[in-house]
Amino acid sequence: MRRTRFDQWPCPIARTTDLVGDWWTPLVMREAFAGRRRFEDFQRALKVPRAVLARRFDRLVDEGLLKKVSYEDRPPRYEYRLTDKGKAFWDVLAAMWRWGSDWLWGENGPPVILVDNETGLEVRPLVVDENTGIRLTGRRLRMSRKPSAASPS
Amino acid sequence: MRRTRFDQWPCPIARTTDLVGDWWTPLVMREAFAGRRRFEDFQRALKVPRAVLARRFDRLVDEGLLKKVSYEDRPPRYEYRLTDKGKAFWDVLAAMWRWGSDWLWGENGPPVILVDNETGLEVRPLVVDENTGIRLTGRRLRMSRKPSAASPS
DNA sequence: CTCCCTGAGTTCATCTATCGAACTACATAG
DNA sequence: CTATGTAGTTCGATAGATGAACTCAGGGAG
Repeated sequence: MRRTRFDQWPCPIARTTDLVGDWWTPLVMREAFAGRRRFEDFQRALKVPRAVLARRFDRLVDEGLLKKVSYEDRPPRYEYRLTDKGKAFWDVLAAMWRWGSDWLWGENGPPVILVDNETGLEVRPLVVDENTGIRLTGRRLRMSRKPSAASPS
Repeated sequence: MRRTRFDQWPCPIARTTDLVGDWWTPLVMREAFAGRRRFEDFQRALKVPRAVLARRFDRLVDEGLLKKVSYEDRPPRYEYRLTDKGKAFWDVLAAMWRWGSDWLWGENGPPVILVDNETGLEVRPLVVDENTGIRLTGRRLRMSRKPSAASPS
């Protein structure tokens, strides 16, 4: 009676759910973006159970969001760094940030904001359509089978 | 020894994680956007254990993403509809969709695309900064305490 | 009236995942 | 020899997920 896996379902949301549905995983990624690299850094920052953290690292390395990099030979020690795939995952965290900011606080919103290190300005993530630049509206969209380019009529 | 809760942490990502970290929850929301409303519709579409589905509905109603609407008096029956807060959650699913499409398939990408019902065109969700319209880059951003407007110097 | 069906759950036994705390392994510092 | 730092693993207890069966209400067929 294993927890149902979604990682082979034919839907990108389902497969991503399989990852972010692991408790702590988005927070581990958040800390990676905050510049943390070592086991103890993550553990102290989040106070996540060490056994869980070890399992999350294993999976995230396995899935290719993090890579294990040796930083010392004796004793052998490794740190965890974002891969391109991991860096791209920022968009998911940003969308979560925005929705959480907008809907999970009363009154004045959350006590924290996102700031661009270069400009010093606040950043507000927004999800748009790449082609039109227009904000998305969920109920106007539907999931559709991709027109197979491989079948000439 | 309850699973650690994140819903009171002072970070929007943490609070959102507390929701999407419940197994099945993003899929339940996906089905809601696909137009499903009734218990049995969700259950048949996802093959989610009924006990889990009931608990997810309870929580999503509780958190205000869905509302329970009576559609029949005898016997009393209810359906579940998206609230504004629930509709806004689409952005998170869209970001998950995009990342999953880009990174969780080999070769030709997933067998499904997102289509706009009005225009019939494919939609590709993208996360940008609301002010500049520019794509985000995670490691350039940092989380910062909000400058409190309430303390005049 | 009795049997069967639908819809929306609840109950149950089993198994898995997470929890906190303690423990291990390896190396260096004093 | 003991203490400290880093990266884990092990362990017993408990919360959460699973599939199947069961409940409860009303409707329709015979």
